[in-house]
Amino acid sequence: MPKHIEPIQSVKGTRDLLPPETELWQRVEEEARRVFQAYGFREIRTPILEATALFARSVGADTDIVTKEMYTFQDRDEESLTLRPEATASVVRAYIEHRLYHEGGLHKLYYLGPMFRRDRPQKGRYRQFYQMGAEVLGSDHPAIDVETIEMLVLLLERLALQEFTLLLNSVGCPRCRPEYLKVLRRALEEVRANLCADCQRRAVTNPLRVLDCKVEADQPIIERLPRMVDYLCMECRQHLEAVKSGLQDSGVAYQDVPRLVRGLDYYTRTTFEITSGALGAQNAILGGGRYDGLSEMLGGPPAPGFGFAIGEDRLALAVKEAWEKQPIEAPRARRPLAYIAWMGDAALGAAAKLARELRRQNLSIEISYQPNKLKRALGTASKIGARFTVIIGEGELASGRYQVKDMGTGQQDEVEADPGKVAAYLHEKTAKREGSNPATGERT
RNA sequence: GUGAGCGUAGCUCAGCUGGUAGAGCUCCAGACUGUGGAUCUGGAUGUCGCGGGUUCGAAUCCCGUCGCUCACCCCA
Repeated sequence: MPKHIEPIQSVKGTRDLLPPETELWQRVEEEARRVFQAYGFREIRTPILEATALFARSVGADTDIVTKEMYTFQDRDEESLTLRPEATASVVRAYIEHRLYHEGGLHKLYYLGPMFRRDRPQKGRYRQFYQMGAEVLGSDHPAIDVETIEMLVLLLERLALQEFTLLLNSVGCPRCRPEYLKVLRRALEEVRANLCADCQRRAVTNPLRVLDCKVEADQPIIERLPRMVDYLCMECRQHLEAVKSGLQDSGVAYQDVPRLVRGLDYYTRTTFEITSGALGAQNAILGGGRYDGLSEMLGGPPAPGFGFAIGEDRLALAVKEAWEKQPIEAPRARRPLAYIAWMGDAALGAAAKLARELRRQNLSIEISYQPNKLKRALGTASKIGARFTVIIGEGELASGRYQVKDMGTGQQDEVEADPGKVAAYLHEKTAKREGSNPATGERT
């Protein structure tokens, strides 16, 4: 016997998604793709590995993400590479690299995949986490902002998510923001002593963050601080108004949150976030905004953009909770349509053939791998959730008719021992039990 | 990076002030020789996270360490 061998675990902040969970994720992704496509987005796949400089230049050299959260390493040839902490930079990089702007018009791209940030893990936050996001490149029209947000609300509704809130703000542009920051710093100077310890620090390092503070005692002070909206330039103000009235027209409820701040430097004008009550401290399910200068920052032509990223881990968490509270069936483990039970070696050939033919019709079939007793086979069939059990034993081989048992009702019929006939029988029986569940797509 | 809580069977956990490890669920077998989910009966499984210390004796107390979780920070 070998000595005790220490098993290797998944690395901190990463995790395995196992079957019932992966089925939920598939449902979420399918719905997202459907909605994105309905709004004219097409998929882009960019590398997970990028040059480190890409993120330093886009996300911002002294943001938390870049200064302490990136997985960065030297490649063998000394080049510094980074596991992407977000994907907007990559999409814009690809947009520039492939000169997509030459095609003119709008580019609407969506993506989905893992991102990496070396944070301390907690509920809804992982070092490898997943985002589904989309970008609209090539227009600064407020209708883009409206339409994209509207799409997100539709997606959340499709997923039967309840209790989410859209938070909206404008962070201005390079023309008006510096002025506001000056005013904010000045105002903070005066009240700084009364703020919580964290905010006293933020007042210096990152004044916008003070606005986002959640400490109860600070709220009255924060309320009275100058607000970005009051310092927007004419263009930014008009843009914000247009977005708001557009949202109203499309029936999307939002909350003005003058203090909504986002952590990436490239945002301009519209910023938004959707939060869910179901999540704990990390309550932002998705966030995004406009980034009109990003293309230029990355060496491309002027190309205004708008985009968002959904935290898939968090969305899945919220969706799961929401479904538990509603009369919606969570997607079950995929259930086989039929279990084929055979008794006696002579029946194996017929059973294997039946399984093969049914599977060729994309029916989900399980078959026993040893000649069990019937009792045991039925036990297995009900355990794995098979809807039917096909019984093939000596009697069935002799008569040329299989027994097919409906595991729900217990009803049992004889069906001619021909794969086509069995398939037809199964189709007919399942067709009768219609009723499709909108949230799970599963027949009930 | 900081703080707190928690690591006991495959899962959920009990085991109080130290006396040599238990329940429920699951799993397996039988009652019931070709008809499942119920019930009953029986059975299996543990480096008590790891290392050290105190003690006649440690799952229990102390120290260290690793891991997980939640929160801060920040964000999805």
